[in-house]
Amino acid sequence: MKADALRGHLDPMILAVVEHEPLHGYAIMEALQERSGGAVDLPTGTLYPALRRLERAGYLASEWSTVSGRKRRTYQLTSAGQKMLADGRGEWETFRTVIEGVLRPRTS
Amino acid sequence: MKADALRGHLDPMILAVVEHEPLHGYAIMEALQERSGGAVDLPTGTLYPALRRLERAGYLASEWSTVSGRKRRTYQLTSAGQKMLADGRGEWETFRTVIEGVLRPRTS
DNA sequence: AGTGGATAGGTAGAACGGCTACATGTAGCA
DNA sequence: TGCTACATGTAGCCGTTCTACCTATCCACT
Repeated sequence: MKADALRGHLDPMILAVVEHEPLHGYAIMEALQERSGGAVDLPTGTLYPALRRLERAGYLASEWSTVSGRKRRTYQLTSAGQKMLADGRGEWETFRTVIEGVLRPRTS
Repeated sequence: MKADALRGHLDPMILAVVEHEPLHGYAIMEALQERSGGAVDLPTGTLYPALRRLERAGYLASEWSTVSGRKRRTYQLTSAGQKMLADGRGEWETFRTVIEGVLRPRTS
């Protein structure tokens, strides 16, 4: 599945995977793959800019570390990010209801 | 709700409202509003180009008519459009499952 | 020792599609 | 006469994701 289809929903998805544990970019990519059963396979050119955007917006905070020679930038949810995530979940419910109301086949 | 969030889902929604009866652009706009409980309020600058795009792609066919002095371009679903709509409904189910799998809060 | 794949982070520039803002015109009502 | 609803459309902007590319380390296999 193209992340293009996720447009507007990618942000809360990213926030959701770092909700309980801080993760670095690559791990976020893998977590998304795993949670989606392989359907979400973000190119790095999508994920990394998105993470920076979310950090600039104040929803994520990052920290550099080096693990066995590899640089890692680990992201964690800020309190603003938690709020954003909660909002995102609510908006998803609305969105889903709206789409299904329109898409549902009418026998009449 | 911004149509921006609908990105990638707008096409099947438009096809869905003309599934059983051909409608002209303005009526499609109103039908979307009604079916979505007012949430979907497409600006004309979104709808009309989308209709032309769908026609170019072969999913809709249009016909001019004049009703009480007003020009109307009435769109109806082609057989390719019917298939596209069916596909779109299937993709929506996949999409929904994927998003919810990622967004769902984890207690662990 | 060398190669290739997985891990890890990143950028530049293009494409896409929905956006705002504008343009045009008719019908009906106050 | 002017306002609102009806009706169709275009131009150009903007944000997000895209493809394609770059760097670098670690590990397994040859």
